[in-house]
Amino acid sequence: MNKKKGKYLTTGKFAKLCKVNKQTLFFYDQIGLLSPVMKNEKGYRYYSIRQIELFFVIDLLKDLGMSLNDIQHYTQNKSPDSFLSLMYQKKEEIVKKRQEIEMKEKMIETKIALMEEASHLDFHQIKLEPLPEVTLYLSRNIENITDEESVEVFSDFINELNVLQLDTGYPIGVITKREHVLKGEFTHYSYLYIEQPHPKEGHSYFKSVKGDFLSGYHIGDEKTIHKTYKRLFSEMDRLQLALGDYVFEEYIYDTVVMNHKEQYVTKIMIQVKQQEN
Amino acid sequence: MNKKKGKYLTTGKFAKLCKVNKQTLFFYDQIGLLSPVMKNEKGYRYYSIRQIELFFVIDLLKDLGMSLNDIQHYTQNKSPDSFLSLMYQKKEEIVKKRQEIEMKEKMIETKIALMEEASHLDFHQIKLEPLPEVTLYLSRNIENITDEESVEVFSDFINELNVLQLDTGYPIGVITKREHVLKGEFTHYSYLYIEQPHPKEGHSYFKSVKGDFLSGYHIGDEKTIHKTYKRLFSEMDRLQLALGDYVFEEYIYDTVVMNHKEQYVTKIMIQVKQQEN
DNA sequence: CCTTGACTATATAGTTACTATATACACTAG
DNA sequence: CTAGTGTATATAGTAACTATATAGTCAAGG
Repeated sequence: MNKKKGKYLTTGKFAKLCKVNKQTLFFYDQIGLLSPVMKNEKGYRYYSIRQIELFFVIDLLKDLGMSLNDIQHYTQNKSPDSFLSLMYQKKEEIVKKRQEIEMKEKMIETKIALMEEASHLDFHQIKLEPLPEVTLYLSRNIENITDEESVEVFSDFINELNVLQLDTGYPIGVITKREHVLKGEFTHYSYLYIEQPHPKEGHSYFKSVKGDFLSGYHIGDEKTIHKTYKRLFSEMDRLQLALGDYVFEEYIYDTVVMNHKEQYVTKIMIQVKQQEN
Repeated sequence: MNKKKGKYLTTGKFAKLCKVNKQTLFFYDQIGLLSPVMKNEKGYRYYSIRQIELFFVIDLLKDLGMSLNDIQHYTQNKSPDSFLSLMYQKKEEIVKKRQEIEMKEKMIETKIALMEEASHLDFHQIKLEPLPEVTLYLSRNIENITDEESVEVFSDFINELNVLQLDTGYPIGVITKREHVLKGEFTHYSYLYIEQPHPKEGHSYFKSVKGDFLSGYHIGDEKTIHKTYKRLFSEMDRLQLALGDYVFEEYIYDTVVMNHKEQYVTKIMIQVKQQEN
């Protein structure tokens, strides 16, 4: 609401009020998006203080990802009704946007938690620990598929996580079944999985795991992972433990934080039970 | 987590997985942001499926407003520690971003509510209504100031709203005191204000208003607002009402939804009391 | 009255992060 | 062996600014 008639701002002052570069206002004038209410004979621009409201709306719309071109379509065709329907549309969009940002916030929190945890680990230590029940979202079975297909499964899995909003920031892990591990086929995986700390209702394919696990860390390329498996197996022997149903593998440090494969760290969790003698 | 050795994706497939244009990956390779793990003798690019994780992080950072250049500084200097501190920094930024988006969501809701309300109004009707207590955030006093200064006050007010996050989407209104109204100086305003539906603690300058108001709508430029005041005054007479302490003016339709001043609509709310006879 | 410094203007070029287009080579399926 | 799809590079175009260069305007002080 303006007081007194004839209170106008120069481009510089209006730019300061809008918190934008003066050039931006020239630009907006040029494209006819937001022109000053008057120009004097010298070409000096004068903005009415009320125009700030329109600028704010333009800025809001821009912020919500609307192109200047589309915004212009509105400003050249203003009306309470079109504004209202625009707001309804943007309301929907901003809700979606908020949800996305909330998801990303949680992802960042998860990554922080995982990295903090990792930084306190001794990767040479092998530990026997009871793991609590966690919910996993599984891919379809990937035993006995070609390389071609496995890429497809991975892609599909990523897409599912995306669509179902299940990407929690946790690493994508792999599950190997007892039978394959026994044969020494440590990389003959059966499923991909991702942990779901807050599982949503209405999804199938979830699998909960609980029990005793012997966990150790493999440093380096996947190709040499059998060595770490060997170390873990001898530790199992020492502790008189037998192999359980599943083995889980997760990346602790991967291409996101390391430059070379030799620096990657994989956590191996072997489900174990007491040896029957 | 990859299964089987040597599972690589062509640029096209990797682009599909990343949900970006193939050209974007060429571009990222060119600037050295994200290069395929190998290139064959024909120049064909092959991405490892694991690289998707790095792409996702890049995409996340980009989404949080980080420039490719800055992201590159990270990717060329990866380490668990630098990733962790990056995530801590981004966590702060995303919280801020979420709060901003929440504020904007509320603003949009308010604008929708205001527009919906306005669309059901009869602008020719004058109504006597008791108004409930509302909290207003006031500007400093603007009686007897020059045009220059008034622009400054308005700017400062806008800035305060911004800094204190008090821009609720409600219109900025003006308050006129009884004494000036009595003298016929309808545009001799005393304060700017904005309604605060959810007042925050710890701010001074708030003023609550409650009482009976005679409200009507002025259609057109501010210059002719005295005509509407006349109409309102004669209605006051008819109803045997006397002028109270304050008059409030708010824009219902302004430059945001209308193209011409003649179409603007201003709501005038005159505080009234029973005439003493 | 004149100069200085801060403002205004236009015009043009540069920036970022793509995106599209043109041209040529490679690979695969019938 | 050819058609169709894929890959590559190079170049130009795009959106929304942003910076730079040049020139005119204006108000305040000596």
